[in-house]
Amino acid sequence: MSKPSIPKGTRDFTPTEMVRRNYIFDTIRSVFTTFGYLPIETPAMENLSSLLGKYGDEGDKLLFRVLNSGEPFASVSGDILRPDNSSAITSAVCEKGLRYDLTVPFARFVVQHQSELTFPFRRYQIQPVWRADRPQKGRYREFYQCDVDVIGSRSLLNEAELVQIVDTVFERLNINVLVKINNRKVLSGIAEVIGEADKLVDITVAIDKIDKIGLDAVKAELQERGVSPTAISKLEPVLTLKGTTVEKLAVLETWLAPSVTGMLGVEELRTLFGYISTLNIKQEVELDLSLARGLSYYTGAIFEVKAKDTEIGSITGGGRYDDLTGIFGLKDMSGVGISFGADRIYDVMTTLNLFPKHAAQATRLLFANLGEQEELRVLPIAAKLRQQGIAVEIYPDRAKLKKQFEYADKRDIPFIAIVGENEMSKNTVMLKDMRTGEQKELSELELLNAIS
RNA sequence: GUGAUUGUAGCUCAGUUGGUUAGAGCGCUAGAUUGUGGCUCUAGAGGUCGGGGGUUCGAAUCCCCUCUUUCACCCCA
Repeated sequence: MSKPSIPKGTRDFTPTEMVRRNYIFDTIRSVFTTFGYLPIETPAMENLSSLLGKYGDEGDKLLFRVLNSGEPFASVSGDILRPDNSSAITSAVCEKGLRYDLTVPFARFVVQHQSELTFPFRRYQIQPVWRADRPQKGRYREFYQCDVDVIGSRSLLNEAELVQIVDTVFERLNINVLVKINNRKVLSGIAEVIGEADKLVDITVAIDKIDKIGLDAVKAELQERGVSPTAISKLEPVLTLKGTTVEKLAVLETWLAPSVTGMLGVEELRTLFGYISTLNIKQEVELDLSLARGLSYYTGAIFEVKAKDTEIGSITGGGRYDDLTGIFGLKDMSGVGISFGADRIYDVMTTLNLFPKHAAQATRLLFANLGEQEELRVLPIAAKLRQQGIAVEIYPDRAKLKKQFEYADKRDIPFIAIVGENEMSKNTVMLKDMRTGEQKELSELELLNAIS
């Protein structure tokens, strides 16, 4: 087929979709603003050296690489150019890549602009990111993230604030969510206590799936990943830990006593949940010890938010990272942040039918076009209405009225105004309400009142 | 990256064991209605059946390759 197309995993957005997407972005942005966060933007492309190694081996594979401009192959020696040598070739001819998330570019930004920034630095950033993943349900190759981060503060008040932001955003969007919280230090502690500290990543990846595949499958996977049977049986009581957050923390406190890191994590969680209890949070918030999250840079609290009334996966996630800027040369800069996945939020709202009905409606009044004289008469009236803040269009062509009415109908424009010979001679406007079909002849002044 | 799956008119889809000119509904255009939409009626336009190659007297239909869609795994928003 020779029809035009767009790359796999990317999408066009129609006006109807954009109005809805903007509704989501505007809601999120306005909440960020009330907490004092300020906007920044970073380029779509980063140097690959800033990106590689930050997201694990899997992440590196998912980076879109940008071919060097000019003569990218000119300086590549012939013996590198073998089919089995693609990684050496790409590193020789690509020095830029598309951003994979907003957190790493933010870390780079903070390091580069440290002298101009006031810490603790609070910023938000709403921009697209790209991942060369195979697209599937709720997964795109180009999608927007809405990030809020504070950097330069270790206070757990920041974590509490993020929970508050999540709560407010989803309350305004009318989505019921479950906010899951865990702590990487607790996970490290668990790995330590069961004697598998070096298997931390394997353990977290496996137990993260417990909701999906069940306890037995997780145990099998742990064994496959080389965790000893005694460690697995030691781990089991933690995986099946039930009760309130306070009860879970109490059990963990004794269980994790041998691990300094683990105890630190428990203490952090206790403080955080203490803050949360004072905040009148409306959404459900729970301590979920199986929550792990793949991104390797998290070191403290981790968050994940799921919509309760549909299965779309995680729609928001984040956590604390103690040393993200370290790789870029700035030590001791702890930060916390979360990222709202606007595209998945859109999908949730679509499946649950949560968008306001007439969000797409914009133009309020259409002036029909009946001819040259009429155009001249209508132009200043339209200008005055626009000055009053009313969205007005003039039909640009002298088409048949039938066609102009059909246009108004399809665009869902509630009023149409007709100025022809009759109206011109009487200095009036014929106004028709497209919903009721009623039609009235009005003066210019009456017109403004009738439609506003 | 692994394993499946989809592709026929603008859209949603029919198309019988390979057999003449590939159909429907909706939408679109024009008219019935030369200053009036939503309803109705009439007429019309629109497809090298995703692309390439092959088998066959003959392919939308069978085979191969490729692209695309959707889904699961991996991973994640």
